[in-house]
This record gives sequence, structure tokens and C-alpha cells, in this order.
Amino acid sequence: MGEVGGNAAQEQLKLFISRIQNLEGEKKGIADDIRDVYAEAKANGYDTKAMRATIRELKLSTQVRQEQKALLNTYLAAFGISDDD
Amino acid sequence: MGEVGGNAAQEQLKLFISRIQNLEGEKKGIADDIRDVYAEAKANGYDTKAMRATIRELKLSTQVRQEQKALLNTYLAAFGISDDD
Amino acid sequence: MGEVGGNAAQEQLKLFISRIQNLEGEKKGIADDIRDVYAEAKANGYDTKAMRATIRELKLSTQVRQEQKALLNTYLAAFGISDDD
Amino acid sequence: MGEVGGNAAQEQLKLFISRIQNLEGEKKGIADDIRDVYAEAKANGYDTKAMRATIRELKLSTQVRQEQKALLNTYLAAFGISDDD
DNA sequence: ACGTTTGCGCTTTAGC
DNA sequence: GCTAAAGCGCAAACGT
Repeated sequence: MGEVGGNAAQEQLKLFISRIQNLEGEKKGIADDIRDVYAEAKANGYDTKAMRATIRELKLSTQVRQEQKALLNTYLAAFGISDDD
Repeated sequence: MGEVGGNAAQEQLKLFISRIQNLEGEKKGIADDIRDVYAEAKANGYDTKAMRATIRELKLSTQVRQEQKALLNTYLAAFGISDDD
Repeated sequence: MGEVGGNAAQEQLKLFISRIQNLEGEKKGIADDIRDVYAEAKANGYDTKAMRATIRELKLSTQVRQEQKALLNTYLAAFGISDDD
Repeated sequence: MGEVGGNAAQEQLKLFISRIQNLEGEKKGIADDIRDVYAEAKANGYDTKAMRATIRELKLSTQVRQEQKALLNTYLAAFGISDDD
């Protein structure tokens, strides 16, 4: 009669996994969209390699800025100075 | 006169890059959601490593899985190890 | 008027960092060597993916390996799939 | 008489894997050395977190410089200009 | 000492 | 098919 605990746990597990699979599907869809944009840009005569390099550089620059800020905070912390910003 | 072709092209390029950056942002958001689900599952007592392995296995076709295992067993045999446990 | 303690400390710090950087360089060199061996094996017709899997299995103790497989099978059972093939 | 091809191949495989395992052992040794240097620095009163941040920043700066150069070359190539440097 | 969080290495995937 | 880059998993490191 009714479900045993083991089955309930199994159902919950299946639910978690189902959610993840759905999200992975969405993620793949987004990746496909990105491919499409690159293809469209290429069809309009743009150099996709240069575009990718540009995007990468923009991302890296942001990272460096964040890292420098973090580094400063680390130094301040090392000297017991609060770094509330 | 108005805009020269070069400027229009630049605007179009910036638009393409902007679209890609937005999509990459969305993709990252989905990835974060997936991480959250794993975290929630972990909080409910599930082993996330085994969950990941499960999802991987479900994704793999039976044929591919068997081929991979067969080759691994062939290589392990060189060390006198059987993986049939 | 000799060196102040601050400078000596700075020199010592630079030395520590230099040692670490050198060691990291060596470590990267070893990693490159490993890549080379895989490349050589591939050139000789071996499947590097299976080789990596083999090395991983050899590293794992039998007990741990069996525990992992048992848990995976438990999870797969929720989907009515047996991994005994 | 002599070895059959299969055995010879097995021996070669074992050799490749053995070489990789040795290199991985060396790599681990280097990693341990790095840990030791950090421990020694810490024992001398230095802040290891700040040290790690410093080393990371130095590495990242180098990466950015290389990426910028690569980006320039990509642009030059996109305009059909040779980038021999 | 443990749990959390970040960095590093590997795996996989996409482009050429 | 190969090379390179991005994403992910794991393990060590920090803070509590």
C-alpha cells in the first residue's frame, strides 16, 4: 500500500535529474543560438575569428580589472585594513 | 550624405557582438541554475558525483558505452586486471 | 646606513615568490612532457582516451571503485537501467 | 615463436603508461615542493594568500599581453597583412 | 577539524 | 581529423 521510502527517494532523484536534463537542454539551445549569430555575421562579411578574439579580449580585460581590485583588497587585508567598498 | 558605409558596418558589428555577449550571459545563467540544482540535491542527501555519472550514462548510447568499456578492458588486460566486478 | 628591515623582508619575499615561479615552470614542463607521451602513443595507434581511463582506474583502489559503481547502479535503477553489461 | 603482435603491443602500451605514471609522480613531487615553499614563507611571517594573489596577477598580466598581441595579429590577418614578428 | 570556496587540470566540444 | 578554447569536476586552501 502506498510507496515505500525507497520509491519516494527514487522519485525525488528522478525529479532532480529531470530538472538538470531540462536545463542542459536549454543551455545547448543557447549555444546553438550563439553559433547562429556567428554564422549570420559571417554571411554579412565579418571575420568571425577576429570577432571571437575581440569578445575574448573584452572578457579578459574585465577579469584583469576585477583581479587587480581583489589584489588590492588582499593587500589591505594583509595589513589589517578594512576594504569595505 | 549621412553615414558612411564604414560607420554602418561598425554599428552592425557592435550589434552582432552585443547579441553574442547577451547570449553568453544567458548561457552562464543556465549553468548557474544547474549548479543550484546539484546543490539542492546534495542538501537532500544525494551524491552529486553519482548523479553526474548517472546523467552521463543516460546520455550515452548503449553502443558507444559498450565500445568504450570493451576498449578499456582490453587495455586493463595488459595489466592483468579485469574490470568485471 | 645599511638596509632597513623592510627592504630585507622585501628581498626575502621576492626570493620566495621567485622560487615558487620556478617550481611552477618545472611543473608545467612535466605536464608538457606528459602531453608529448600521449601524442607519441596516439601516433602509434593507441586510443588516448582509453589510456587516460586506464590510468585513472589503476590509480583507484578496488574498494573505492566498487563503491562508486554500486552507487551508480543504485541511481540508474531509478530509471530501470542495469549497468551490468 | 617469439612474441605475437598482440603481446608486443601490450608491452608497448604498458611502457607508455609507465612513462606517464612516472611523470605524474614527478609532477606531484614538484607540487609538494611548492606547498613547502608556501609553508616556509608562512613560517617567516608572510601572508600566503597575498603571495598567491600576487603570483596569479603576474601570470594574468602576462596572459593579457600575449592575448593583445594575438588580437593585433588577428586584425592584421583579417586585412590580409602579414604579421611576421 | 570541517565545511565552504576558489584555482587548477582535464574533458569535451567547436572551429578550421 | 586535428588543434585550440571553453566548461566542468575535483582537490587543495582558506576561514570558521
